[in-house]
Amino acid sequence: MGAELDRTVAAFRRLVTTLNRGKTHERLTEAAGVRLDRPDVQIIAYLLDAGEPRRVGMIAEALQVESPHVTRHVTRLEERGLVNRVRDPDDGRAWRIALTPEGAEAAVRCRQVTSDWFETALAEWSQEDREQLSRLMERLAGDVCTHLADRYLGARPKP
Amino acid sequence: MGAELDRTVAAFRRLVTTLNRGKTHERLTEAAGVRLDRPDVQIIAYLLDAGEPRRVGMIAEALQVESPHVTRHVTRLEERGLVNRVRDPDDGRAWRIALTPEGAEAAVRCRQVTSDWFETALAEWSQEDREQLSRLMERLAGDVCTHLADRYLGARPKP
DNA sequence: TATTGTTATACTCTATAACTATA
DNA sequence: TATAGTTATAGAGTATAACAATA
Repeated sequence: MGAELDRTVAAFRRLVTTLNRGKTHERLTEAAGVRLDRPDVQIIAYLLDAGEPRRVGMIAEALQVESPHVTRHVTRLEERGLVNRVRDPDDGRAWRIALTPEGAEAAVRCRQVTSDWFETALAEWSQEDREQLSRLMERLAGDVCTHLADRYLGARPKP
Repeated sequence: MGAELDRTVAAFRRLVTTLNRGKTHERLTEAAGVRLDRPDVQIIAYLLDAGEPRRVGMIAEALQVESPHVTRHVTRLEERGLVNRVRDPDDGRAWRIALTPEGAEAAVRCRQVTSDWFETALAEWSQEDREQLSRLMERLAGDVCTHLADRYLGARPKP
């Protein structure tokens, strides 16, 4: 499947390169009318998707970063009134991080901008192609992430 | 096209999150048997794709970073014998950065690892789905990058 | 004077280690 | 003693500004 695979990977790399640059994030936040750095946006977007408060450890795991990183950004987000920390009723060591109404609004606006970018890009596509893309992209994400996880576990088994 | 678009974006984000983490890069370089940081790999991979020496400015533009960033990594890659700097015959201010045989070999090995990851992930896919993915991903990369570029130029026209 | 690239510097993102408090 | 989170620190990644040399 050589050449075809190369083209897939190359196209994917192009997308990632563009979407990951600082300039792109600047434009995202400008369009969304928020002043947040990239980790901030990732955290509130995750909380919005989750639909309910989440613990620091869960956020870190979902974003695949270490917890001190989440702690720092949550602290700032709380100072700015975008999230609340509430003691976890089931475990006194833990906190639940909840979006405030302002935080949810900011998250919605950021997500909307990304959606708009994709929607504009896909505007000329046939309905069938859009459906195929959605199906294949989901399958790809699932399969790639699973295989990477397998190899990781295989290479360094937990004691 | 709401829900379907959301699923596409969410799947894409999942992929990017996983593939962008430091751990993933560690595994890439370990599997490839090289000791290079992420910008190093991006640069030699780009030179391999280009198939011929490229100027610092062109590398920076392609990777969408600023040139001092490229300069620093090229300097290190040259010290380690993976690239050469040769004066541009057409422009005495410029250099052409060329892969050495060792550099090309390292680039090939890195790219192979990524290809293997995708190939493993796609192993169970039908030939038709793989072809569709390749086609749609290329189109998506083209359209998203184009639209982002348009908006950028629209927002800040060159004087 | 404009452009190619470099040097110097600083900021953002993320990880590791050491610590506190609860379980 | 193990776990959830925090504080402190350090390293990777990247940008901006000031500069050199050539066009």
